[in-house]
Amino acid sequence: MPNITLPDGKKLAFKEKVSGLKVAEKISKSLAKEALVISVDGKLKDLSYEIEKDCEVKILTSKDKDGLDTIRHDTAHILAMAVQELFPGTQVTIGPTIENGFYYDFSRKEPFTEADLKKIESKMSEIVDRDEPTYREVWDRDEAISHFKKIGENYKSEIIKDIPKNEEISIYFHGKWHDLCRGPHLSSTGKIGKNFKLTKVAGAYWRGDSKNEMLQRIYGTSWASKKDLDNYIKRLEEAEKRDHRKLGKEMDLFHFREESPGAVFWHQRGWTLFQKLIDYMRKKQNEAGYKEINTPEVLDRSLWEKSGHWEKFGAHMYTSETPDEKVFAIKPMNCPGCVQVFNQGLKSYRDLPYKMSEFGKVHRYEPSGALHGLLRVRAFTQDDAHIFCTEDQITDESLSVTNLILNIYKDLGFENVILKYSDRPDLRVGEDEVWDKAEKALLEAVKATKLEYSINKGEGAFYGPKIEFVLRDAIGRDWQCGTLQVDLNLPGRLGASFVDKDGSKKVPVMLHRALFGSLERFIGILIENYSGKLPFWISPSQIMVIPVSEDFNDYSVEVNKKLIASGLNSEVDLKNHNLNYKIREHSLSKVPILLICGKKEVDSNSVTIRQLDSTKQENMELKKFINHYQALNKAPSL
RNA sequence: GCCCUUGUAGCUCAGCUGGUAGAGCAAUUGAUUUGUAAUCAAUAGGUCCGCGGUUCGAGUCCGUGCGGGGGCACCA
Repeated sequence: MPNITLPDGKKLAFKEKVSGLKVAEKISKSLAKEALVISVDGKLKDLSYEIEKDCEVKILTSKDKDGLDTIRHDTAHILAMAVQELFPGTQVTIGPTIENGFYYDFSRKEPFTEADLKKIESKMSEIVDRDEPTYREVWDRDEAISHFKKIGENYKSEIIKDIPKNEEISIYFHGKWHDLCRGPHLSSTGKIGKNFKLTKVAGAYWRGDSKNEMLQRIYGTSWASKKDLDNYIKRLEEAEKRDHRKLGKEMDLFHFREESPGAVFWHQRGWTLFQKLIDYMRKKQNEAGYKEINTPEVLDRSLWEKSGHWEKFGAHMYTSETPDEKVFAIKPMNCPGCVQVFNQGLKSYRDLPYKMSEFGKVHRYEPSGALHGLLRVRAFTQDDAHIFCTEDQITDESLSVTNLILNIYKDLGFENVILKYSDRPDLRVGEDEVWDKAEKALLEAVKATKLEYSINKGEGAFYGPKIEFVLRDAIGRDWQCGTLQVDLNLPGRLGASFVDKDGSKKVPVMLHRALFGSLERFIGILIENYSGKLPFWISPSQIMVIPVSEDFNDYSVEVNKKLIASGLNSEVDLKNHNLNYKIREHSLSKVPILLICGKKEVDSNSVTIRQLDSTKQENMELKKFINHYQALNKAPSL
């Protein structure tokens, strides 16, 4: 005689056990129609689940995240069903839901093609039309294993072996087709609707381990309505339009080529952007008390052996043998070089915290499959810094780093930042006592920011805990950029020390920190965030001066000269094209300000301003224009 | 690194079942001198990613290497 409590606190009493669907019907007809699954005391169950005891029940529809997830999970099943109907002999493995969709991993000798996806999609629609009932059975473990083995589903039987002994082995049937699954599922194949689409095929390792065989993964997306599906597809298209590789070409910023995969060939405009970012950060860092240094790119093998990089990261390092048979490595990190600068001369406790910044170019031999435009490269410039301090200074220094980072992100248009804090991993160096202190100090700093943060247990570096800074861009994507790591290891390994108050030598703690991480990567993120339409102050091509006709070339050249002399990035377009043509061309390459110069302007010593994405025309005296835009030619916080 | 896919003019792309390449834009030249998102015409432009093979004949088929793309693994 179950008494059921609904989310609004209302109670329903039933004389005997009752299915989820019946409960929904009792509440309202329309709810029963929309109901997908139910939650019983927080656990998801099928609508057909029989409630026997007192409990809290929530009826879930496609408006609930769990409801939508169930639609996606069902779509994954129907994908598997369709694949097995079309391609007998294909083995199924796992098919979970993911953000915005689902995937299913298959084992089959022949590859799935894009054309196959279309075929599979139609088969899936057919299965939806068949509206086959879904039901659940609980099987005996050993029977289930031998059953799946017998029908050639070896992966499934392996999965069953790994299910904890106290859990039920539930099998879901959609018509005749069945699959091992935890559930829950919708009551029939017709319920999922047809708002799905298969998006791509890809390889994926069995159990995510590169030592295992590779399966074929089919990705798909599935939604509660056609409108939601269309919106999702539109969002994908929007992201594609923002692709920094495409925009980088259109805006003439950089290119890549075969001779050096994963290394950027910066064009004039791209390099201007790069330098502007560095100039800006240099100002901010100097203000914050950093001393900028620079260390060699190529360093003897012995240093990397001492620092531990040779052993731990050797596989990712570029090395080079000189004619006299010495082995050098191109630096994959700046820290050892920086410690050597610290080691010059005696340091006193009075010198601490000692903060050194370096725009260091590092090279890392990344696996070829990892490369991705500016976002993952083999040669990049870190906005790196190392802070040598005492254990007691960790919190204050971390806090000041965090403030600097947030301040800089804000200037560049990223106000939405979350933190990820990672503490000690199993494999680590250093005394637990010191770890206790370092973790506490760092976490204190995290809390002091009052920002949203997550704790990643055991994900810290082997040499110390860390914070990572994740920023959210204009279309809601998260990017991990800055990092702050406490290092309890390297200063000792490389013999760094300072003289303390009592005259004894002590090993300092070192903080590694990067604001953007990699300037290359950050520029990629910046381009995507703004769709290439960068804020005026950071734009590498701020102004294009355009004469209305040849007669006004001289005036336009004069204007351009004055703008450049005022520190603005200006160019003049004297090509033999008409005004419309030039406006189109420079608008497409995202120049923020077009200055039109014709008779009117010459006569009044003025310019007519046309801003990117606006058809408004504003005439302004040249002097006034220069003053106005000179004032805008710096970061908001400067 | 692994799986799939892809590589033709500066760019974007066409080229059916094998018969030594084509468009638009860009470039160059000429005409036009333009007032807010593509003026007109002519010309030039290619080891069809590299290497090997099959074939009378390969951009096209096969093998292999390199690069790009989508994932997986990796990301100190």
